[in-house]
Amino acid sequence: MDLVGIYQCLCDRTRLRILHLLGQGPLCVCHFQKILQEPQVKVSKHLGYLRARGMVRSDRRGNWMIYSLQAKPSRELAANLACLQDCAREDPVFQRDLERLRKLSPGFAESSPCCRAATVHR
Amino acid sequence: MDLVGIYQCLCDRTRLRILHLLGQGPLCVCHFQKILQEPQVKVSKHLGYLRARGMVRSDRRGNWMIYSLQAKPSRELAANLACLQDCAREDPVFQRDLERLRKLSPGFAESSPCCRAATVHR
DNA sequence: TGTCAATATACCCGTAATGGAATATACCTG
DNA sequence: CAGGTATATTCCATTACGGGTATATTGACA
Repeated sequence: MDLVGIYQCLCDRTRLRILHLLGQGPLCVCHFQKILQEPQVKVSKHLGYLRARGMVRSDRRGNWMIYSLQAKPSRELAANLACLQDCAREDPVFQRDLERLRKLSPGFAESSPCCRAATVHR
Repeated sequence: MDLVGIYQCLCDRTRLRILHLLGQGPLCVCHFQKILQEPQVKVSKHLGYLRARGMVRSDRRGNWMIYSLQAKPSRELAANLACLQDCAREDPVFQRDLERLRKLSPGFAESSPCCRAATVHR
């Protein structure tokens, strides 16, 4: 993906919030729904947009799809994602998202059972 | 302008090239036309887009409009413009633009008579 | 196999963006 | 004022985007 493509991914608020959150580690769709408080179809479509452009990858884990940032980002992509994280540090919306993320699944970052903590898993 | 607005400005190839060039200093529309090799209306409209969003400013100098980057960019804007300059260092299109810029008006960076060197100023 | 939960896709609509052709505006100069 | 140059704007067609509703797909599990 070239530089323009990167910026096209970044130029929507929902996608920005998604990418910012993914900076913390992999997340599944239900997490995004809860943190962003946006309808499922909206979250799913933006994730699809990012995946179609190679910005994120998705892995199925049972019923859930786990999204994560591209493993080997280009120099350009890495630089811009770092810039995003930096800019987000002062933005209340991004910070609130981080708060919600921490409340949802403490210590999710490495541990895999993504949706265990967030959903009623009968 | 918020972060999304910044990325919206950056998500078009022509605007990216314009902003990259403006990193070298103020330029007038005719310079952009010659360097980008794009029609006048296209250049002018993208410049208008950037100006409407406060990304660049314009100053009239006789017949010519001199465009320059915003004097006091926000932290976010400054960070992203720096990131752009960094990414452009490896991109042949951006580098070719710089080449053309240098050929057009050597030593323009500080000196003001923007279009003196580039146009036949009878 | 049937049902349920999680996610994705199809379809539709309103809006914005892009680009070109033609025209308008602003300024300079004689 | 007239004519020319530089730039902006208007109009138009095309396309992309964002969001919503409804529906389809996928996998788990009884």
